[in-house]
Amino acid sequence: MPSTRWLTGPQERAWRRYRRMRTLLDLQIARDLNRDSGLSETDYDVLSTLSEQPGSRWRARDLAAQLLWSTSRLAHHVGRMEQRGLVNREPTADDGRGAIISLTEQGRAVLHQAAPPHVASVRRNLIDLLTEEEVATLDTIAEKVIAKLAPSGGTTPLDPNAA
Amino acid sequence: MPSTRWLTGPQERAWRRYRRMRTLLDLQIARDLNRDSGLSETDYDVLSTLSEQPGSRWRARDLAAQLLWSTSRLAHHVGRMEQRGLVNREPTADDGRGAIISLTEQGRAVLHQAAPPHVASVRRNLIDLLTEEEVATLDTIAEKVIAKLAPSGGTTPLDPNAA
DNA sequence: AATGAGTTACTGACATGTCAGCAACAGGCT
DNA sequence: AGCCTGTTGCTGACATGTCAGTAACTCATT
Repeated sequence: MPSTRWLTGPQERAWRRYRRMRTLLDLQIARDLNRDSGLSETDYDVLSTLSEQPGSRWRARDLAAQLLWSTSRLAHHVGRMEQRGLVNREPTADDGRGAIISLTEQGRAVLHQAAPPHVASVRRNLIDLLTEEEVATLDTIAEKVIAKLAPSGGTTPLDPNAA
Repeated sequence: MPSTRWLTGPQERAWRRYRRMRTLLDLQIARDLNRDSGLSETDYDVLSTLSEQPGSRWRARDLAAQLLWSTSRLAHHVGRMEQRGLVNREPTADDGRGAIISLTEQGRAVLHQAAPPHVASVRRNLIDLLTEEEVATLDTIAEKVIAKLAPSGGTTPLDPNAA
């Protein structure tokens, strides 16, 4: 066993700062979103992902995969959002196991009302603080990490029940 | 009301990738840590923060502030860690309200055993994927965001019960 | 058609976070 | 001493995530 390669000073500083940024940024954006629209970040993710598909209709399985959620998490969360009238659930026509999640009219309206202040919050708390180069580097960094970790890369099942 | 300044293509891509990186990176590092040491990231944060203070003794209030946690969250989590024998709780001598959190021998041992594989995981999943410049830019980005959002900056109480 | 392995979604039990409320205390003031 | 305001930490109720288990279904093969 080789001796541990500890982080160098700059590496340790970057790692700590990254973690602190994550905590503060998530919190602030979630608070802004909730204050402006009464939505959680997860609610917003569901609504905006749904709206990106023609007809705003997704097979539950695909929606879970897109969100990097387990199907269990999706079932719980969609159940709550259905109670609030934001989304709709119905069985699939062709596959008896399936479920189709779709936006309700109200869900669409809430999303349209939520988007502008949410984008403003993302700008205010992150994007507009950075130079163009910094945004590009952030993208590069994230791309590298995702390339290593993305489920398409193989051995990282997000769903405990998945094959 | 001015029309919404939507994100540009590169900005939107960076924001989405950042969010996906966050999800995947957190998950992977948390899984590695749990597999290697039976700790959660929050457990590790508590233990490592405690160990950074001479005597590994912290006033609860200060520990919560350092971790950016509410005092309520700290009370719950420390209660659980106390049950597991990782930390110790005792009243303060001078201030009858206070509580002192300290590392137990076992807590110190668990931390020392957990640190090397955790650092390796951080390297494997983030640091070693990046160039030196990218690490430096990540640090700069995080620094800017923190400067804007840090509680020291004023109006962001993390504890709902704080003044 | 019948079997059996894999897929899909839901559910219940549990872990962990949030907030509101509370009890005990500190410290300045009268 | 007595009072008042603010601080500190704990608790209970609740929201949201995890995992294991299950029911219903699909599809290839027999």
